[in-house]
Amino acid sequence: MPRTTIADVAKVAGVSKATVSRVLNGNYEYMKPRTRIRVEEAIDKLGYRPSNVARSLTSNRTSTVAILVSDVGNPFYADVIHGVEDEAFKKNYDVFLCNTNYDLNRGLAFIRSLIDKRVEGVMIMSSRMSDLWLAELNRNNVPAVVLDWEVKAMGADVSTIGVNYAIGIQAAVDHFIALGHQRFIHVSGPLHLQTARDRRDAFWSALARHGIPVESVPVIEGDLQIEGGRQAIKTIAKLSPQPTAVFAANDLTAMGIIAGARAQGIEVPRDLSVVGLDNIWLAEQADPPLTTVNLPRYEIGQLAIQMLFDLLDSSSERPSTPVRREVTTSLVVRQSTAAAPQ
Amino acid sequence: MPRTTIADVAKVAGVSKATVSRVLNGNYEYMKPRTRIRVEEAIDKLGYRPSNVARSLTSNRTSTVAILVSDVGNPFYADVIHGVEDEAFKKNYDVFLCNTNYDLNRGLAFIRSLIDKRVEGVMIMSSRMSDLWLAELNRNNVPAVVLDWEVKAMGADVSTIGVNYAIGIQAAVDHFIALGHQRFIHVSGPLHLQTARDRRDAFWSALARHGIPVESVPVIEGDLQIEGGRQAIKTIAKLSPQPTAVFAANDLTAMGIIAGARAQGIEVPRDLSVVGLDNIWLAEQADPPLTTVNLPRYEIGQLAIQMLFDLLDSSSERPSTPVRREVTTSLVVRQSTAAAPQ
DNA sequence: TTGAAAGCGCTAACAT
DNA sequence: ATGTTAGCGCTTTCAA
Repeated sequence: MPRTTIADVAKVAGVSKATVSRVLNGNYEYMKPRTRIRVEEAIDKLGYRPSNVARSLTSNRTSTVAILVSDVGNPFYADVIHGVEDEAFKKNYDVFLCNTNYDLNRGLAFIRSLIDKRVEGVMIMSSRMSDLWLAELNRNNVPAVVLDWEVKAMGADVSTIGVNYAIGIQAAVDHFIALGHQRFIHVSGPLHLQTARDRRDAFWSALARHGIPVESVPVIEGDLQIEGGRQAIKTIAKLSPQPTAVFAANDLTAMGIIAGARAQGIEVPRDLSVVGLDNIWLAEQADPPLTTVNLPRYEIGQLAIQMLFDLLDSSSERPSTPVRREVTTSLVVRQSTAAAPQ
Repeated sequence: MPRTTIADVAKVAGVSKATVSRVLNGNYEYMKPRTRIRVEEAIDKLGYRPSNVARSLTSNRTSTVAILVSDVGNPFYADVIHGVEDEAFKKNYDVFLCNTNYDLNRGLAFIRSLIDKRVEGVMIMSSRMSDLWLAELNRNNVPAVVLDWEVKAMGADVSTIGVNYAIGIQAAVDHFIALGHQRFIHVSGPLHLQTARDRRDAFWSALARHGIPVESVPVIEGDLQIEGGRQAIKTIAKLSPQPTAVFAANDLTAMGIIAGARAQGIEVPRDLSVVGLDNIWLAEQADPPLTTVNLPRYEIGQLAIQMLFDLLDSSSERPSTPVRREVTTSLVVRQSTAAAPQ
């Protein structure tokens, strides 16, 4: 049998559809209290739930947004999504989750589908993405917020979020220096990734501020996984003179370094200080607990959807106010760093 | 300016809306090729995208489903969601992700919102849930698939997925026995959780099959975290006689046990064999790589949405065919288990 | 204070 | 081979 509609409610309550619609939308200003009550009773009795698809058709609002990520499995995204979700829930929005699986075409297919479903806005956090996506959204007047992407201005409603690695990494280097370290090394991510280069460069700049020549700081390219750290430490162990401080591109790499070091008889932090980046939940549980540069993932999620909502608000009136914002990183000192060995 | 609609396309192509609709839906059977081309050109020219909200209104189909989880951050869900997503994408469905945050009311609010948006079906994987949710869905004829929940039959379109821990855990025990182990211990999850009790009981039963008296097998209650494992091993180390084989309720616990054991001078697997459960991605990278009972998370996701699609198909015709299916666990042997010490 | 009617963008009978 | 028309379930003037 068909769902119960506003007409059914109207009939049961003995009023017109318009009146039911009014109570649905809280426009009781001129309504006789009696009427309102009759309508509400009818609604309860029938267990009526208004159809948002019909509502959307007239109102042009769907209370729906979407987030595109490369891979939900990546813990980075899990926290971001959490932040998005919480904010969305407060505003009664629902969130489509789209996994691009690092596939540009798949992402575009999602974008098209989302446009067809008339989502009000999209957050793009996929590490691989394409300007085509933004062009498509733009053509359809769907605002977007993107993470870490240089947007060629196209008159689009596109706000961006940048991550300031410099601050947290500078703090890490200051911390190293304060502990008396002088010989450094970096285990990076795959250097074809922009973020890997950003992190490395930030490390170099931070060292330069302390007068440490960049040429004296070797970089070993890792894979952002534990295994990469394990491999890296083998190379490090052969270096002479031995570095006493290593900055890893992420926490997993740092954990691999620590595990591998132990296997080589190098003890962290006694013989070697290690700093990671991310502050994943595991960092705290590691042995020793990891000193690391915190990346505020949950906040990125919150910020993203808030910026999206701003775009939605403004796009109805003013031309639009795309914006660029930065989130900042910071150092979390735990026990994988200590005074430099003599 | 307003979006371009089917009427705009019709005007530009010089045909009626019906004709446009036909090409949109691929009903060209009786259509003059010329006409079709004109329409397609008009669509391209205008960059027209049909509104799925309007389509949904007539078709009563939204191509949208939802998944409720307690917490996206939990890696268990990440993989499940991945499985769901991939299948959904194939069928051109979009997926609403809802984080209940272990809050029953929040979950109910989501359910209501989803009903209003006319999602075609819902997957419930929240570890805390309520029959109210199902009742609400049922009243609105929205089919559901739930994980690990005894559904009081209510004539609803509710299929369920169960996890058969027994098989994998039995394999683990068989493996222990084959390696000559005789003294066992279990580090469980919090025993107020059903799954924690299920896993413990499965372990006991498996041992019983080998004639090992359950009374001889102590259980230490952990917290499913690394720290719980670390604590547990301290207790274990004081036991006499020392157990040689420990089954942990999950991989994190197992990793904590291994880390804690090392700190006590107990070496895994030489002195102690350890088996985890979950087969999280970290298990493989652990040191030593962890022998564990695999929980097929991705497959659970795939299965869930497939079962949901089945429900959608059948609910249009036959009364409906709710179903119960089981996924099975299996042992993955790595290097945290070895022959029992003499 | 409430109702009638038109319209949101599309689909599907029914005509032609 | 294509057009006309009547909804789908709701909101929103405009009247009364």
